[in-house]
Amino acid sequence: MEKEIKNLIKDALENLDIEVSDISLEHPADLKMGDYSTNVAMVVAKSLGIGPREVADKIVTEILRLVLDKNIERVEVAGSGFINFYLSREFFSSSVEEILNQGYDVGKNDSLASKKIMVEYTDPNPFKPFHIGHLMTNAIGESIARILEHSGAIVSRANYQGDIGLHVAKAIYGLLKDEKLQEKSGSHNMQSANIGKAYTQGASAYENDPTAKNEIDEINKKIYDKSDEKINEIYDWGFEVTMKAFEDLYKILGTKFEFYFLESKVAILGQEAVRDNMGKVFEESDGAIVFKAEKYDPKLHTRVFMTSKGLPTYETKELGLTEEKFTVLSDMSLCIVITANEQMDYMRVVSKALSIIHPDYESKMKHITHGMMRLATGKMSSRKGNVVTGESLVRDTIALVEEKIKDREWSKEEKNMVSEIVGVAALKYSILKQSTGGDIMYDFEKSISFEGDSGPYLQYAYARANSVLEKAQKENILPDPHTFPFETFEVEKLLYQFREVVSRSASEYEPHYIANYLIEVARAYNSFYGNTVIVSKEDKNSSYKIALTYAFTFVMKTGLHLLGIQVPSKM
RNA sequence: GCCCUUGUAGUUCAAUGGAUAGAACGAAGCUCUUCUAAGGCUUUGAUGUAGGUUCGAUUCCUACCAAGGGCACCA
Repeated sequence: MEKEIKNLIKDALENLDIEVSDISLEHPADLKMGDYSTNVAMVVAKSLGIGPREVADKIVTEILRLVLDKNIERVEVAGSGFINFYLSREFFSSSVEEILNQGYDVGKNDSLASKKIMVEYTDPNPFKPFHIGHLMTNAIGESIARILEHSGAIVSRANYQGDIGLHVAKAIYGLLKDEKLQEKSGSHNMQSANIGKAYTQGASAYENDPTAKNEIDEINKKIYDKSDEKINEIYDWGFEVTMKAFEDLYKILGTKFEFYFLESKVAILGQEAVRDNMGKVFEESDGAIVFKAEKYDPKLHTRVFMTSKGLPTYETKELGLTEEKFTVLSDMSLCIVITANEQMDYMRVVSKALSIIHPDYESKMKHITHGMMRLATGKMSSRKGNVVTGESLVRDTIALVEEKIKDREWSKEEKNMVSEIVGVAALKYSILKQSTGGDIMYDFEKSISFEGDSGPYLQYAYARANSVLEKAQKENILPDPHTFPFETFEVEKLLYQFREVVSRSASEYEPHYIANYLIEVARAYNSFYGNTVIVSKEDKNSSYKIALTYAFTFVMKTGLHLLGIQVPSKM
C-alpha cells in the first residue's frame, strides 16, 4: 500500500509540474489523522512561493482526480499542510485476509534474499561464569539473527570462546587449591558453578597474593604447552563441563549455534596475518608489534597486536577470527559481531587493519554494540545470596513465575513449560524493548510483575486470543474475513503495518521497533477484547472478529518469535 | 587532554526533521451473571543549559554542564 500511495503522489506532482526528489510517507502517531501522511506540500511550498496549505489543496485535488483505488477512502489536508490518507474498510479487511493466508510467514520480505550472513554473539568464556552481559548479547544477537532471517537472509549463528588465557589459569588455580570444587558427582551445571567459584577465588588471589600470582602465571604456561598431566586433565574436564552448562542455557534461551570458534585456534591464524603484513600494516615499536591506525584515520589510535614477549593480543585474535569466518562460510555477504560498547574502539582499529589486508572485507563487516545491563536498586546478589550471573538471573526469574502460577490446575509439566517460557520472555523483553545502544536498568521486581510494558503482557494477550479461538471452535463459528462490520477496529489499523516494522528493524538492526510495535498491537487487541464480545452466535460479525483474532495471533506469535520469545497457549 | 555513547514525566523507556512529545511503573477512581482481571476504562506529570540552521528541532550543527565507556603490550 505504501508504494501505491507514493506512486499516486508522484503522479499528482508530475501532473502539476512540481519536482520533488524524495517523497516521505509516514504513519501519523495518532490514527485519527489518517493511516498514511505526507509532508510534500510543506517541503515544496517555499520554492513555489505559495503557502503550504494551498499547495496541499492543489495536490489533493489532483490526487482525487486520479484516484480509483478502492483501498483509499479519503484524502485530506490537515494541520500546517499535511496530506492525510484514510484507508478504506475494504483495505483493512483484505489485509486481515492476507495475514490469514500468510500465517506465520506474516511480515516476511526478501530484501536480503539468499544473502549469507554470520552473526557472532554471546561469547562466554569456558571456566568463567556466564554473566548478565552475555545474557544481553545473546538476547540481542538471537533477535537480530531471526529478524534477518525474516528478511530472507541465510543466517549462521556463531559463538567465540576464550579457551586459553589467564582466566583459565585462575580457575584451575582455584580448583587445585580447593579440591572439593572438583567434585564430579553432581550435574554438569553444579560442576560448572563450582568452576565459576574457583575462578572467582583464583581471580582475587591473583590480585591480592603475589605468591598466588606467580603460581597462576606458572599454570598459565603449563596450559599453553600442555606439560602437566594433572592440569591437562582438569582442563579437559572443566572445558567440557562449562561448555555443556552453556548449552543448557542456550536451550532455555532458544539459541542454536552453528559455528564455535576457539581463541587458541584463531590466535595462530592471526599471528600469521600479522607476520605476513609486517612493514605493510604493522610495525615494531618498543619491542611490540603495533598498528598505527591514526595514520589512516585521525579518530583511531595505535594498538598493540603482539606483545614484546611475542604473545598475540585480543586484536590479533580478532584478526584471525575474522579470516576464519570468511573461510568457513564462503560467499559471506555480511559478518556481524555483537558485543558490549566498551569494545567499540578496539573493533574500529581492528576493522581498519582488516580492511587494509583484505579490502573486500571492508563493506562486509558490521559491529553492533550494546550498553551495560545494570541491576536496579543495587541488588547485586541473587536470591540465594550469590553474585548474580546470567544463569542465576534466568533461573530465579523462572522460579518467580513458577511461584506465581502455582495455584493453576495444570500438570507439573505444563507449569514448568509455562514458567520457563514466561520467565525468559520477561528477561528478553526487558532487554529488547529499548534501543540497543544504551545501558539497561534491569529491575528484577518489575520484569516479573508482568504488567504493562512487559514480555508476559504480550504473551498474555496471545493466550487470551488463543482461548477465544478455542471457544469459537467449540461453538463451531468459522473465521471469515469477508463479511465485515461497518466500524474499523484499531487492531486492524495496526496489523497491516507489521511488515514495515520488520523491515525497518532489519535495516537498522534494531529489535526494539518490533517490541514497541507489539505492545501497541497487544494493547489494541486487549482493548478490543475487553470491549467486545467476540464469539457469539447472535452476532453476524462474529466470524469477522474471529478472523481478526486469528490475524492477531499470527502477528503476535511471529513478532515474539523475532524477539526470540516463545508463546504459551495458556498462562 | 583526546575519542565514542547518552541526557525526555517522580522512576524505567519511546518518538524515520513534522501535527496536541507517546507508553509503563507509581498515585487516585471505576470495572468480572461476557471468550483468562497477568486485563479494560478515566485522571495526574517531562525534552540538561545557551546559541545556530529550518516554514517547523527531542531529532541536525556549535559551545557548555552532567553521567558512562575507551585511549600501548588485559580481554
